[in-house]
Amino acid sequence: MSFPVPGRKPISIKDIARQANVSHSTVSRALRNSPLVHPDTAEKIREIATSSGYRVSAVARSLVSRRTQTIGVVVTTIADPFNAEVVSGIEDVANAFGYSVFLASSQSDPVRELGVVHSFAERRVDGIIVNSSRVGSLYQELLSSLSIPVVFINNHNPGGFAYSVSIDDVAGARQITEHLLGLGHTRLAYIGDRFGLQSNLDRMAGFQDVIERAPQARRPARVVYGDGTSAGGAQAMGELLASNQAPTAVFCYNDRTAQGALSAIHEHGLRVPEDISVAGFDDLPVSSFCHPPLTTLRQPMNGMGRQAMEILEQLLSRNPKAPDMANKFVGDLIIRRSTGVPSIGKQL
Amino acid sequence: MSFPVPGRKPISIKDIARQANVSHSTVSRALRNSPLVHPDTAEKIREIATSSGYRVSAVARSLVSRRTQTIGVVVTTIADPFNAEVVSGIEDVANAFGYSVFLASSQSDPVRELGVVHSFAERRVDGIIVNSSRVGSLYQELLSSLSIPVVFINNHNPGGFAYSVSIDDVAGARQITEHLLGLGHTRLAYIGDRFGLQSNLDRMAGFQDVIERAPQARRPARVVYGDGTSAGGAQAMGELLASNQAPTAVFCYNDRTAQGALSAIHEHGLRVPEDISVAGFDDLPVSSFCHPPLTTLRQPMNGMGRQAMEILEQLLSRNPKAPDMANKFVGDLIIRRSTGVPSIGKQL
DNA sequence: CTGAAAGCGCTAACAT
DNA sequence: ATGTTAGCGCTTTCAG
Repeated sequence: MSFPVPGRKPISIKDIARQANVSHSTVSRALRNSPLVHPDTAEKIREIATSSGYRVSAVARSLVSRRTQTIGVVVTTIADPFNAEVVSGIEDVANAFGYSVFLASSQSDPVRELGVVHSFAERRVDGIIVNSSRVGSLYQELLSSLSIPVVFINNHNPGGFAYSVSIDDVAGARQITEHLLGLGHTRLAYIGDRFGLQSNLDRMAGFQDVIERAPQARRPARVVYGDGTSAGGAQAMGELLASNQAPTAVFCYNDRTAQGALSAIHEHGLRVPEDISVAGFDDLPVSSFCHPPLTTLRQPMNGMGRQAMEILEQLLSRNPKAPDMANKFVGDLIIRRSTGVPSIGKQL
Repeated sequence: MSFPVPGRKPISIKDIARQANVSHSTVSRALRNSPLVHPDTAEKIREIATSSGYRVSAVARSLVSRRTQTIGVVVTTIADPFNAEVVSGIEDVANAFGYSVFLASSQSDPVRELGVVHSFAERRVDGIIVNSSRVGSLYQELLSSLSIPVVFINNHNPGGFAYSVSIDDVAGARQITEHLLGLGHTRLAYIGDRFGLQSNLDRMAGFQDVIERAPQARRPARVVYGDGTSAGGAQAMGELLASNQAPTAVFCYNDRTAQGALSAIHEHGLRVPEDISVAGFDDLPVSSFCHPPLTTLRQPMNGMGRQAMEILEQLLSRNPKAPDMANKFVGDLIIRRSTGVPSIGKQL
């Protein structure tokens, strides 16, 4: 069978040099289009290189240049569509700038997260982007000791060391909550994420803050917790539904949670938004195809990934333009049909 | 500001050797726990290494070992939840085996796909996994010329060169179609993917085949095309709905398409499954939270990713156990509530 | 047990 | 315009 042998030694510039009767440095020059080599020899060399299927060794090159043209991206899990969108944005501009990206999941396990960062350090990545880390501050220290530029996405960094791009969670939650209040709801609830993420804290804070100032709102507003997935959202919604004073409007930590809530409400035989309004956060691609289409706060996920990579690229360029440390996006309120005025019957 | 300087030179075994008053080769040995070094010196060396934050340079090591402990993964886009799940499985076992993964998206652009493969080759990845390529056979040639082991996922390879893991699309489509027929439907339709993927061809073939043998089924069955996304599915479903002889059951190329179809049906004021039954293919995590929960054919996405990486690892090990070339999974029919018996009114 | 020396494939002076 | 030499940080003989 003609399967390629893994260990087969790739051809090197020396091999080409021999064939072309020149020194290996001339080959090196020719292959990088240096003007210092005679057009004819250059052509000859390139020809041999092409026909022999030569490919520079990025590893050898990196050893001398001290640059790998490589970045590391840490996510909790790529199976979360939010992270996937962000990574997609990162990858896009990384590719445009000639960087390759290492992807590693932490599975929200601090040990594993430290592990992948160490592995990135050994691989001498030029930069690191950490997305939605659930790991705390001890880790922050490690990162800053690495002397590798790091950009955080949606991750509060108490240290104030690194660069970050994030969404304004508080403002976003306010917008959603005001929208709900504006519709006439008075019994609101929040379904959070139980892992104590800063983003959850902030969204809840925005929610509570608006509730505090609304005389008509029932206080304290109910708060229950999911785990950021649809299953968690469904289960949390179940708790809300089981109480005798169920809310008429629910704001969910994210769209996945909201989808679970939607599902639980339907299973319970109630309608959205007639019986209960539901709002999410993120605006995942799938959210406009929910039933009913989900009202949510759109985060520019792709754009945030892109910006993070652009910052990194700046940091890595010969003369960095000193990007802003904290880059905060404000999301857009997307009103669809999962939120509506509370029905009279329910309200009384 | 104390931001780490990108260019700062990492410390090397030579630095440690100097501090420990030994040669750099002794340091190299000690750090890899060679028994050839005296416990005391070894301890001393490790101490210095730890306290100084030393990290081996994987690039220098790779240069001599001719192994990068790195694999490259090509996907069309990571924003497709199917790919994300697969990559998640790959990453998981890669991590367990000590490999890092490069992720690159082709955006279904052949030129870009060739580009990322070349970049993988230059980076001297030990192996490559190609997921759901939309690129044809010319590319097949490139890959086999690379002398790097390649494993394909859900990608027919006419050449028969490389290893592959895939789902049995034909059998899966048959199961879905038989389920629909068994419910009593006679007017079925298929919403395909217009990009001519082999998987689309196979699913359609399985569908058609079952229809052919069913005397009660209306023939030919309607076939319209989406693009594999929910938006495409919604649009294609719209076409079906516009005709005066709309089907009572629709089988969709994948779950994303099915979600779009669901949405279009609801927009049209019809109910699922009372008016129209809808079935998908994949069983994405979100599919059980659709309204109604989606009947579909479950692919072990994560498992397929895992298996692909396991095969690669075998191929890369010192004494490969010669894995099977073609590894075909058969999916599970997951019956939820988006399919049901056709209503009498509609049937007449 | 430890050190000296060679070499992995490339780039970058430094000569010529 | 080209060749020679050195060196990137590590592993690996080969001597002691």
